Amino acid sequence: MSNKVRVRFAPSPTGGLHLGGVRTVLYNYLFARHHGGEFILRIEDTDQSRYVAGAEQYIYDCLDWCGLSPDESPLKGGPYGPYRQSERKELYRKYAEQLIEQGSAYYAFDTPEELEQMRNSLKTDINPTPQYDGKTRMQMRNSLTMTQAEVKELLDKGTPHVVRIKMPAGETISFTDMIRGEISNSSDLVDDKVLLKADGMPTYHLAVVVDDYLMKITHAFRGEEWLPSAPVHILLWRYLGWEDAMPQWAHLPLILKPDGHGKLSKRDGLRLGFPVFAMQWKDAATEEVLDGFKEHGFLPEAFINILAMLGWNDNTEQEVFSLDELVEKFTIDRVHKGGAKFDFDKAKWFNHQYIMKKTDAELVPLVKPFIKEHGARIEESAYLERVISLVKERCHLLSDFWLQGHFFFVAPPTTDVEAIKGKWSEQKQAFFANWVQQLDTPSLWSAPVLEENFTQMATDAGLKKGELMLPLRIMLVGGKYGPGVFDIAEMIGKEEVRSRVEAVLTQLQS
RNA sequence: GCCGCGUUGGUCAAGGGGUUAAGACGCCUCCCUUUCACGGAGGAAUCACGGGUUCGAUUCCCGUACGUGGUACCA
Repeated sequence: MSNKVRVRFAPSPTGGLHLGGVRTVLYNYLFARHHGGEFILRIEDTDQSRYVAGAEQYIYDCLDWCGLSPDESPLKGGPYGPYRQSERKELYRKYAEQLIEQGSAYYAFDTPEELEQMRNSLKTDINPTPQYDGKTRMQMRNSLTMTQAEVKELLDKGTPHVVRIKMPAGETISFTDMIRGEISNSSDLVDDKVLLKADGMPTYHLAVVVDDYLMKITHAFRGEEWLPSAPVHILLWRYLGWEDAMPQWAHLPLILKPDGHGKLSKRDGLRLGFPVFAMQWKDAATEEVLDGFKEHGFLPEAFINILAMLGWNDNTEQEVFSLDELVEKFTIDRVHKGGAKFDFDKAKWFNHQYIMKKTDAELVPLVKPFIKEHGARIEESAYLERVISLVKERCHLLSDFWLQGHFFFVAPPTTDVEAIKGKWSEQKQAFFANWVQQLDTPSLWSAPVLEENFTQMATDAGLKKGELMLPLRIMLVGGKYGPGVFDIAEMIGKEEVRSRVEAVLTQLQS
C-alpha cells in the first residue's frame, strides 16, 4: 500500500479556464510535485445541459501553455480511468444504491414543479429559501414517505427520480482544513443534496467522493466556495465506509474583482480591460470571443508566477519564482486564508520581469506574432532581435513591442508635428534639409558616427544639438518616446531617414 | 433571513503579546538620460470598530461592522 501523494484537478467543460481555475490547478500541481507525487486531471462533464463543445480541448491547451501537464488524464489515460465522469456513469449508480440500502439516502420522485411549489409555499421572511431537508422531506414524495410497493412500482414504470442523501439530525460535522484548521458545521443546516440526477448522472457531491476514493486521491484542494458543502462530502466518505481513505482538505481563497464586490468573473475582464482567461475563449452560445493572458502578451512563466503569488508567499522578499523554484518552495500552510483582489498593474510588472530575463534571441519567436499582427513585414530575425534589444526594457507585455517599436518597421502613421512647431525656425528647417542631403556617405552609417556628424553640423550651423534632437526624434518616431534616435536612424537606414525627415519638413513649411 | 469563511497602506503582502509594523505593485519628488523607459535615492499611505485578558494588544478571547461564499436535479 503506497501513500504517494495524489492530487486532482477536475474542471467542468462548460466555460473557459479563468484565473481562479488556473490557480487551483497550479497549487495542486505544486503540491504534488513538491512531494514527488502525481497530478491527475479528470473532467467533470456530468452537467450535460451546459456542456460546451471544444471546452475540454481548451482545458488541455491551457494546461499545456502553462506547462502544467497531468500524469493521468482522459487523453493520457492511466490506471484509474476512465477520467471523464460521463464515462463512469454506471459506477455512481452502484454507490448511490448502496447508500439507499443502508438508509443513508433515498429515492425522491418530486418533479421540478413540485419542488418549486414547496419552496414557494414554505417561503417566509425569516426563511427565504426553504430546503429539502429533515424538516420538509416527510412532506415530499420520496421513498421515505411511500410504501416499498409504491416505490417499486414507480421505479418499475421508469418514473423520473433522483437520489438524495438523508442528512442526519443534530450532528456536528467537523474536519481539518489544511489552510483553515478545524471547521465545523451542523448537519441540520445542510439540505438533502441530490446525489444522482434524473438523467442518471451524479452530481458533483457524489462524483467527487467516488472518484477521489477510486482514484486514490490523498489531498483535495478546491475553491472556498465548496466549504459549505464539505459536510455532505465528509458524510459520504463515512457512509460509504471509506473514512480512513479520505483525503486531506484544503479550501483555497477566492480571487476577487479588483474593484470590490465579488468573485472575479468572466464578465469583469471585459468591463475592466484585462484578461481573466488563460487563453482566448470563445463562448459557443454567444459567439463572443474573449482574449486571454496569452493573447494579451503574457509569458506563461509570468502568468504562473502571478497566480502563485496571489495567495501564497515563501516568507521571504522573493517574488519572482520559476516553476521549478515554486515546486521546491511551495507549502500549503503558507497559503492565505483571505481572498485576494487581482491587480493588473502588478501582473504586468511580473511579465516585464520575465521579458527582461529572456534573451533577445529567445524573445524573437515570441514577439514575432505580435508584430505580424499589424501587417508589418519582418525581413530577417536578426533585425527583429536588434529591435527587441532596443525596446524590451520599456515593454510590459509582448504586445508592447509593437507600441514601442512600430517605427522600426513602418513610417509613423501620425507625427506629432505640433510638438516641433513651437520652437521651429527657418534655420532649423535649413539644417535638416542640409543634413539629409549628405546622408549618402557610407562611412556615416553607425549610430556613434551619425551622432558625431550631426553634432558637428549643428555646431557649424550655429545651432545647439539639444534643440534639434527632439525634432529629429519626432520625425523618425512620430512622438516623444523610444530608444536612442541615432540607434533608430542606423536601424531604419538612410532612405527611411531621409523620407521621414523630408515628409515632416514639407508639413512644417506649409 | 440563515449558515460558513475572512479582514495589516489603493493593491499583493511579511510579522504575530513589547518592532522605527518588512518588502513589492501603483502614486509623488529628485538623480541618471538632450525623448520615453530602465536603473538609483527619497516620500506619502496600513493593523476595521468596541469590549475584555495583560504591566503592555496590530497580535489572544468575545462581540459588532464590513466583505465574501453557500443556501440548485451547476460545478
